[in-house]
Amino acid sequence: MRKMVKLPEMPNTTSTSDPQARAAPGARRPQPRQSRSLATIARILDSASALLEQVGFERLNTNLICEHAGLTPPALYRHFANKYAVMEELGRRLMDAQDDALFEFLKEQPAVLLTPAAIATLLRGQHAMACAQPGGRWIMRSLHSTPALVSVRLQSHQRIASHLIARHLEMEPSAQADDLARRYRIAVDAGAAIVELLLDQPELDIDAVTEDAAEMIAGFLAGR
Amino acid sequence: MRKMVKLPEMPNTTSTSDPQARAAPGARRPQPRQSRSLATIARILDSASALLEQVGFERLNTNLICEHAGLTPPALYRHFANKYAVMEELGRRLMDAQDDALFEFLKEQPAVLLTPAAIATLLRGQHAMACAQPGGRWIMRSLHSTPALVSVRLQSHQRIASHLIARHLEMEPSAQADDLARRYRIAVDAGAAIVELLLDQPELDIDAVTEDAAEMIAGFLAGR
DNA sequence: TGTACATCAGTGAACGCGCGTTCACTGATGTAC
DNA sequence: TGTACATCAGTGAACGCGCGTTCACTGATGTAC
Repeated sequence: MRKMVKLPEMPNTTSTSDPQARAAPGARRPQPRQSRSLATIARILDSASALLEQVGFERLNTNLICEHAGLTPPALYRHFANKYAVMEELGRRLMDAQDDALFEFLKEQPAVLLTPAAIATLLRGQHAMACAQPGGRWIMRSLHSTPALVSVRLQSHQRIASHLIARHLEMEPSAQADDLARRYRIAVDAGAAIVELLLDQPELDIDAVTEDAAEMIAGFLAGR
Repeated sequence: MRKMVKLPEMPNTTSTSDPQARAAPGARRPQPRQSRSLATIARILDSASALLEQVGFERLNTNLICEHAGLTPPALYRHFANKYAVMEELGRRLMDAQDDALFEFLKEQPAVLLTPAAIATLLRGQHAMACAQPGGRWIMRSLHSTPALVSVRLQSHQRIASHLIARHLEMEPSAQADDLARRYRIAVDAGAAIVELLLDQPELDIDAVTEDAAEMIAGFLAGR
């Protein structure tokens, strides 16, 4: 459904039958053929991001994005099926960037059990990435409530948890896989909650909170 | 601003100057004077709740709520300033109910340090309440992303944390207040994240997850 | 304890505009020969 | 290496409808005497 098709434009009239499904399928249009497209897509995403920062999620709309990007609406609809697709791409890119940074960091960790200091560094890194992205707070929030984005967030958490489990089992093959799965998933969601807490309450002491939270998670993963 | 005023209807035209503020101020209209009103308000909230369960947040709208409640739109607008006010009331009631249940439970806990079993019971209780409310998952999600509701959620977390801190200081006056504040806040947000995880991923083993998470939180609160 | 009257609660009908989306078209790119 | 032509990318202009919201009104409640 997302593959490159020879059909002229791929009529997405099929989706109108179930309006609930509107946001979900075929987020992106067929592969762009000219390099101009990539610049346009980047401009759309950057504008959406900047506008989220400026006006928040409720007031974001396609016309506003186009105006800010110096484009006309049909240009947006050439690249994105609808406005949810724009948000989805934004959410996916943030999640992917965070995941990649995390995986990169994990490569440098020798021991199977992550130290509190390592986890604190990890949490601070995730927080810094969300802060660096304009409108990051709104993107994170949308990842909780917009149907198309909820699964993006859950997939990211699951991806991280799977990675941690695989890593653990590789280093300690005797471990109980399903206990591990549950515990790492809990750790990941708790960590994500702390990052979001810091985004929502900037008056909190970032270092103190990440260190305490890291202590909580590390202690938990070190086992009973 | 929310108090009972003698002015006939309180024109909310002031809010139109700043459209961002639209959702925030004066969620509820002036106090109802007839008992009929309470029944109507309940019907509106119940309908909204049921519709969230049926069609999700994106497709919820005032006309739909009115239709389901067997009312005409002006009846809704007599009691709620706008559609966000309906969601806000729904969110506030769920948060309040969860908070009250939690406080009630805490009264029965003699020791200053909560046992893992106690925290597990607590988490299961919070989860059960959200499940019992129709559309509870959507309400919880909106509490992350709808501007008017974000503060409702944060206030609830802060309220719980404050309660726990006060309780702790009462039982152990020598404790360091600001460390306590930070640690309880982390515990509350981690706990809430676990409850939301269970709502989002119903295939998870509720008992196992709550027990593990309770172990994590209890261990953390027991200190370094 | 009944009734007149002020006030409150809900109706019928519609408005208007914001916003997602599309149509028919022009201009830009890249590629085959 | 130049040019003709197919295809791709973006424009101008508008549409239409969903949805929040309101106006002028009628019917229901409660209370003062």
